[in-house]
Amino acid sequence: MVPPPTRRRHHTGVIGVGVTKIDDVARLAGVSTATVSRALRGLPTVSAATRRRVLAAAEQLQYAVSPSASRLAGGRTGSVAVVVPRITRWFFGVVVEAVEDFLHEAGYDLLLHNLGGRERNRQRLLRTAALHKRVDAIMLVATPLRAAEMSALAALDLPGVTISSGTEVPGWPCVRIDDVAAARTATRHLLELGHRRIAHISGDPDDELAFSAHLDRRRGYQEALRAAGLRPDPALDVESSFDIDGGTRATEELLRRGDPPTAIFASCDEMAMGALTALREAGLRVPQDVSVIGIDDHALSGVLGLSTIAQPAAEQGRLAAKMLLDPLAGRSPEAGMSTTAAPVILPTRLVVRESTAPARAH
Amino acid sequence: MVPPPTRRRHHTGVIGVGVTKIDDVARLAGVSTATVSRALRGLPTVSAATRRRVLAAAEQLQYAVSPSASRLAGGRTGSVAVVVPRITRWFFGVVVEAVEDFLHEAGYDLLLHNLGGRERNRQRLLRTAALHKRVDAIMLVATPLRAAEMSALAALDLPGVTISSGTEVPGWPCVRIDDVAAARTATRHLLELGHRRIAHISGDPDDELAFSAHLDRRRGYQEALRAAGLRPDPALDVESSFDIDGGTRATEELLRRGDPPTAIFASCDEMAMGALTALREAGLRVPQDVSVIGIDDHALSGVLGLSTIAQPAAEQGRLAAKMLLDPLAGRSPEAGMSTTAAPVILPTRLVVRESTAPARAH
DNA sequence: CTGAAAGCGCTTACAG
DNA sequence: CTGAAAGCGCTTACAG
Repeated sequence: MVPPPTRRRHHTGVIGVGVTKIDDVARLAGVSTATVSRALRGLPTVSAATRRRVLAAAEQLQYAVSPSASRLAGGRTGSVAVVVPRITRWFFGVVVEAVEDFLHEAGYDLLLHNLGGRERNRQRLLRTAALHKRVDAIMLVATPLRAAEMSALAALDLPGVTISSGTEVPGWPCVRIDDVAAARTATRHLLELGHRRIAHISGDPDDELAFSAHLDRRRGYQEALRAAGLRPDPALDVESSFDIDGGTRATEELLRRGDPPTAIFASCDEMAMGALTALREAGLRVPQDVSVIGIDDHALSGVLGLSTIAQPAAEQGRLAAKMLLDPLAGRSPEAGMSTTAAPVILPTRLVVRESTAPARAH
Repeated sequence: MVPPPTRRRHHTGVIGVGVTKIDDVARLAGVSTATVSRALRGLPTVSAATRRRVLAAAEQLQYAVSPSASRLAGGRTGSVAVVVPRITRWFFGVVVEAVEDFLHEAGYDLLLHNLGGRERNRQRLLRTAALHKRVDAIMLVATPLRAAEMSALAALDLPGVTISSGTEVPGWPCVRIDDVAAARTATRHLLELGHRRIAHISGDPDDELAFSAHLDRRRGYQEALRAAGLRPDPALDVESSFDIDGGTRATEELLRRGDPPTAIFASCDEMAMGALTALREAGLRVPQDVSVIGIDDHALSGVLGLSTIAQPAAEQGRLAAKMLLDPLAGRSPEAGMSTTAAPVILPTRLVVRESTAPARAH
């Protein structure tokens, strides 16, 4: 009863790890392939004794399931797409690191998509084929969607989660901080130090890749000013790219306008760092001449003595990954959390370092 | 001649994008599925007219190939695993960004693996199943392998490439800088400024995740000292973790030993930044009291005025990705480049900023 | 240049 | 708790 030799066409005689198939395990364990499949995936409908035999056989043969076959037959990919604007920026690096750990620990692969500020990459990603049947779920980090992109995503009909996103996706949970409050706290800190001419530098919301945090942070800034009886001055509010260079350019522009501010609230730490550079170049001392505060608590903010509003980046990643996977694993999300639940807001915290100081009396 | 209704078990009546299969396209175009497959993949054995019809049909039906089915039948995954020690560190973020762009542009997916300094992650990754039949190729960034890991990888029998790796993998090309030369240049810069007590702070080579760059950079440092007639002083050579905190701790240790150096060569910019922090805390001015230089040209080195040896991170990523994919695409690698070719060495460049200055006369 | 058919290696109703 | 068999949706020799 020797089965006829299988017709092996693609793999021409290469012997080694990976040639073991589920049939080999089934034969050795003396069960059907169906049972091997069930035992290996830990399904409950397998007797303890059988499971033991199957595991031993699989171990002995060094069997590893073929992902493609499993995906095709089972309909699950075991992968998650993670979309970030720029992996090189502090926040996204930290988020991705936390997410990667969580996903792999849960047995999922992470497909990384970095938009890199390029329209081309956006197009590529949201062309149906890039995500279609490749992943079980999607995580969108700080990536607002245009209408067309939103419907392309909706057509995929996949679960997902957003982090600090500009666009809430219907049916997807969201993890973020309260950007308005963070900006308010930062601005209030400067006000309490006696500053009145407080500038704001932020990312450009016209930038297609901008996320609404820009707008929220501006709102918090303006609210704090108004609460202190001050009127936001457009001359003190400059937009640029949401990174170090953008901070430098925005600050240069600010100084070019004459009558410089005594304090700058930067929309993120990287912009604040650019501001530090521009101020130094201009011969202004921080904090003696100008105070500077950002948002993030970037790994280098301590080195630079930068005051900031710390936000929990890794925690946001971890929590979002958990909220994404729990339903996939059949675990129901937290009780009372419907699919239309409000965003989960994580706390921020003022960190005062050397870059902010009392305004000098004139 | 209506075909009998297909038995649809898994997809229960969901209508939308993605239900189109290759048979649908074949029917609409009036050809076989084999021809659709060939036409869509751009194989040359399809007439122009047929190809046109197939493409039109696929377009009309919004057809996207099922990756799992294609992988199972074709044996190729269209994915590449990229392994980095820590995505949050500057060098790896920049490398991954460049690689991601190149891979996606070539139609490959990127599976990210971040070791994160955890032994657990290493185990997980090199357990057969994590990579087995999941990717067509592997990129190892600054990830030296132990013997067991090396043979596990070899058993996978996949093409790969290493970047600045500690371990050369037989048959895999390698892209890197000349670490010895970079360190020599940095040290010589300090020597030329008149420094004689030059310390070195570096990553810990006993750390399992260390890469041999540590050793090479130390060698360059020592070579430069000897060439200047100086004897390397173990008291001036401190190992710590290869990041900001490590730089801080190593520098604190250095200062604790008494008779502090007049200059510090840090094995990477992040350690140099940690050194800046520790020096400031200790009340020492940079560069008046102590000069500091690193290696990398980190995005924030300019902000900090840190002198450094710039290395082309994105370029290393791009080139490695190209060297990995060209053979997969059937393109032969550069003429004369055998699989045992020597590493491709990319150039580095001394960047003098404000953190290095002439040693004061005593 | 094109098609019929086998095969890729699993998972899942279905039946027992 | 377990097995026989269909099916997942493609690609690839093979034959023409």
